[in-house]
Amino acid sequence: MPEGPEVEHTARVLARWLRGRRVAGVVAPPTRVLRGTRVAAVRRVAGTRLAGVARVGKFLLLRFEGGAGLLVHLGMSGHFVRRRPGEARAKHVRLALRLDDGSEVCFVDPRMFGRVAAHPAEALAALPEVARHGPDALAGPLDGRILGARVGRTRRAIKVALLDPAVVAGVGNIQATEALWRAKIDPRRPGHSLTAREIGALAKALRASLRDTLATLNGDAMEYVNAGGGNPFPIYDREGEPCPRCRRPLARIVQAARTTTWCPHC
DNA sequence: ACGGATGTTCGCGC
DNA sequence: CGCGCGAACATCCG
Repeated sequence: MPEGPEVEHTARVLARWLRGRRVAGVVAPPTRVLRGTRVAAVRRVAGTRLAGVARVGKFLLLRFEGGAGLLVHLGMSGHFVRRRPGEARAKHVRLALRLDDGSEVCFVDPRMFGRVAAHPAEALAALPEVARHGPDALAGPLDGRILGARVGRTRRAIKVALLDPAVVAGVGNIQATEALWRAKIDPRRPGHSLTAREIGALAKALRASLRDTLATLNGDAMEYVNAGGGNPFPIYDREGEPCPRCRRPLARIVQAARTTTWCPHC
């Protein structure tokens, strides 16, 4: 589910849920989501309050007063839900933070591609998988110059390069697909073949697409609140439908084992 | 029943 | 070294 906008939304929701509350207890069943992290290390946030939530790319950095910290990645199917007293617990809960008001903040992840790791709060940002990230397309001032330095010399297809978190952070398959369409760039073109003008347009399109998606996320659930419901994206997963710009049918190709929807005409 | 799915990392081979 | 590719992870959904 989640790319940069969804993770950003999750960070804001978590901050709201946890603000002013103390973590009374922690339940962390030993699952693959914990990978090398020991349950005892995760439990160190018990008894403390949230000091802050940050996002780097698709990672969430949770810092707690007292110096404990959690690194969370939502993977493909991870999301947070809140359980109030008396409500049934969701399925596939991989981490539950019981708060001092009796509610529970649960990390649910059926597929377990997600991750929860415990590290000292001040060490989170320096973890290799976090520090490795390129400029954040949602938070940072991404422009053509910055993006060009990242993709201007690669021989990889521009679509594939955009999916690399070390190139730009927070961009996944949907956002890369949408941004390339907005910028009218053929997703198969090698990065080095793009002109400065095109890279500038692509940077702008990335920011606009991420921002638009974030704007459709409202409330506690990670659901898109868009007119008409359904697929909120202009291009993604719309093979065969008319291009919103030129009305010719959208096509679908596979690059690096990921689906790209695009408009061959535009 | 089958195929595909919004993420990341790793190993292999060229 | 760069890069494309497939696998791995485990489950749900149409």
